[in-house]
Amino acid sequence: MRTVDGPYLRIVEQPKQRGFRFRYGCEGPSHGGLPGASSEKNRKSYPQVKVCNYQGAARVVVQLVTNTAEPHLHAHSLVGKQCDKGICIVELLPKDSSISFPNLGILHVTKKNVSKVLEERMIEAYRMGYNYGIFINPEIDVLQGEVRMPRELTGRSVNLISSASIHQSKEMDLSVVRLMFTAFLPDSDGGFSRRLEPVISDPIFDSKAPNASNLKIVRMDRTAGCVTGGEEVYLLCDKVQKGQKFAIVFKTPKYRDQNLQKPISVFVQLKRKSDNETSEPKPFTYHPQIIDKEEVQRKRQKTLPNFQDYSGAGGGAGGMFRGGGGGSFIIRSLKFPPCIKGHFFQGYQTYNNFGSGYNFSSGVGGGGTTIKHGGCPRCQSSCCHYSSFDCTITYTAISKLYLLICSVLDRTFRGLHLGVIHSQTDAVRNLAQVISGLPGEDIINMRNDLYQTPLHLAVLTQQKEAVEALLEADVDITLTDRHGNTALHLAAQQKEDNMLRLLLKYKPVVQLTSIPNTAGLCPLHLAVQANGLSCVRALLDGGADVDVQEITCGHTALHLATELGNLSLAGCLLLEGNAYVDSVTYNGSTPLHVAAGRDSTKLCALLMAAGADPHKENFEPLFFKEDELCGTCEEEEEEEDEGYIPGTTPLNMATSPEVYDILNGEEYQLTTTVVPPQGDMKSLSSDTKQELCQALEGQTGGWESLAHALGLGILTSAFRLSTCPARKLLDSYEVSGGTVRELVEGLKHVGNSSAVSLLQAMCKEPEAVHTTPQLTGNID
DNA sequence: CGGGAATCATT
DNA sequence: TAATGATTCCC
Repeated sequence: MRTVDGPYLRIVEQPKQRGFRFRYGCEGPSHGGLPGASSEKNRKSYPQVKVCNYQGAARVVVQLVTNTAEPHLHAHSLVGKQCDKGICIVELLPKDSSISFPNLGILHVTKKNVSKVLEERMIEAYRMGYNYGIFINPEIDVLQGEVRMPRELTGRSVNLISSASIHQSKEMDLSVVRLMFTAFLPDSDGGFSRRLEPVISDPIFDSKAPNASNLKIVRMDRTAGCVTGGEEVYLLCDKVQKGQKFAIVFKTPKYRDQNLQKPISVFVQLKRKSDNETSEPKPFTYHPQIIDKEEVQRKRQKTLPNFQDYSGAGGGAGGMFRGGGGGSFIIRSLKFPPCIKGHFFQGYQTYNNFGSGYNFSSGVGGGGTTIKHGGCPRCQSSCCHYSSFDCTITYTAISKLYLLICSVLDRTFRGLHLGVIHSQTDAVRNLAQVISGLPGEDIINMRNDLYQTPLHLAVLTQQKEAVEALLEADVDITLTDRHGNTALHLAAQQKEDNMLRLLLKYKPVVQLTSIPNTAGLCPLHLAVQANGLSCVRALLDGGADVDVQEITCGHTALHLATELGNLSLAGCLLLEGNAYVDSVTYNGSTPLHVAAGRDSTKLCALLMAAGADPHKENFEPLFFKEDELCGTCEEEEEEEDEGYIPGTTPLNMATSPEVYDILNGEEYQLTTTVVPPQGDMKSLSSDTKQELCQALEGQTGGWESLAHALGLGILTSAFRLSTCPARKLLDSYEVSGGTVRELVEGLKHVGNSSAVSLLQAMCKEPEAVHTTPQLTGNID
């Protein structure tokens, strides 16, 4: 097409396609220029074109054209600095090869003026020779020789153009335009008459147009439900343009197969009736109906013919759902109150807040919600794989076994005595294996009304054998309860790490460590939130990704630990888990931002020691564009470039001088040692300390426990590297201002009686010595 | 800039 | 006519 060596025009930066509002004339000028596609809050950019294979002056004309296969002139106007008569003309300086357009506004023509304005636009384009490449009228279109002087219009041309404008205005979509750039190079006379091939940008959609919004489901309060339907789901929806969010509440429809045996994945998506625009689908899981005890009991009595009822082949109760996501549901929606606009909602609390604070009565919803059946639904013939003879036998067997397992686990969960259970765990193991070998049914994965599987219950009730039995029986470890928790999530929240380690021994479980529950939290996050150091360790040992982000804000475990002010967890994540110290959340914040923000000297020191960057900018602008703040600032046409607005660094966030100093690289140790330690550890002789060390080394796990008891747990890993960890511990404790009295308490706590008596014996003496005050009176 | 009231148009 | 949606204008 284009010769390689000739000059040509190329779009270097496209305009941003969405989020920009076309303005009416009555709204006045100065509403900000059309941004470039890669423009961001802190770093603005604008549409830009480049004249390639050319150096020298040029003139670039920008016009608005329609978003149709054959471009027409658009009736909207380009307005702004170098704009006139609806088009923009700029001169490219010889020193530049590209040119950007920082100040393009799009003026929305009113409906009744469309044809009038369009006609003016066409006439002007024709006069100036700017009608190349756009379709007006065949007879007009052929006349597009290079123009040195404005063309005169014949009466006939005027008529043709007039009728073309009337015709075209009828079809014109006023909610979308494209930019057409045409470059003109100077001819020998210096006139810009050498026209290059025009280029047309991507379409730009008016953000104010009713259907401009991208439909998007930002979050749903639940991602699973029962096949029977009728459960409320709250959707948080985004209208892609900044911040505006809607909540939609709907009830799940019945799944078409009420006899579903295994959970099935479907999709939820928003669908706008007017233009069939749809959002990205979000997964949703339908769980089988939970058959309650009486039901099971009743069915157990029945014989063969009813088995089909149970397994899904027969036309039992429920009746088939029409399928295809039929119904239009009742959609109630509301706009969020302005006070919370622009923020992400964290956790359920907020949901509850607005849920109870506002009533969802306004029937605003212009959209509909569709449940799309995704994936391959299980065929209805799940029981035709084995003969009816087998059915008779297995059915009874299954029922019995299932009841037993359920009752064992269920009763346990309701607080029945563990002793009773333990005697049955072998039975459970056997049963689990037997059952898993049975064809057709999936009983060991069956859920109760909280969507808990036997595995969930076994973990919750901390039954080691039951967990092992279930794992050996190859249960589905991926199944989630109604909060999206797998058994691993539940284990991660426990005080002890034994369930967790048990689960993690099974390789396939490890991949669950990166799965978020419905609150967006992975097991590691849950462990941190539960202040479960041992669980954190277990997860790290088990191969969990230490830097995994939670879904809502992109926090890592280190962010969360910092946010909670939990020094030992943060230390563990850094030292043992080798966590990336400068991981960033969705808004670009590092753990050090968090620590500085909460004014925590210790955490700042820890993070700095781990190499955190105190100058890292997040995406929160450090300041906003100066309004009337500084009268001294001369406003010399700084429209040209909005300038770079920096993000906020941890240093910016420091409020106390201590934190500020630490972030500036001052040794934390220094500041603490400059202040003389309050403690009296110095009063202990080196011999005493030596004996103390021995007493500690003698006790297995002694110094580690003591370290935790003294609040120095965070340093255990560091101590461990030393040849004499106990000694290191005591030194650190002394430096940090520890007292003998608290040391004794700590030793008592860890049950090291020999060390305790050792110290209590020594403590007497120094006190006696100190009772004689020295008077060096030198009073004048 | 973005929210929203007012007004116009359509069903 | 009332209800709903689109357009325009205002702050």
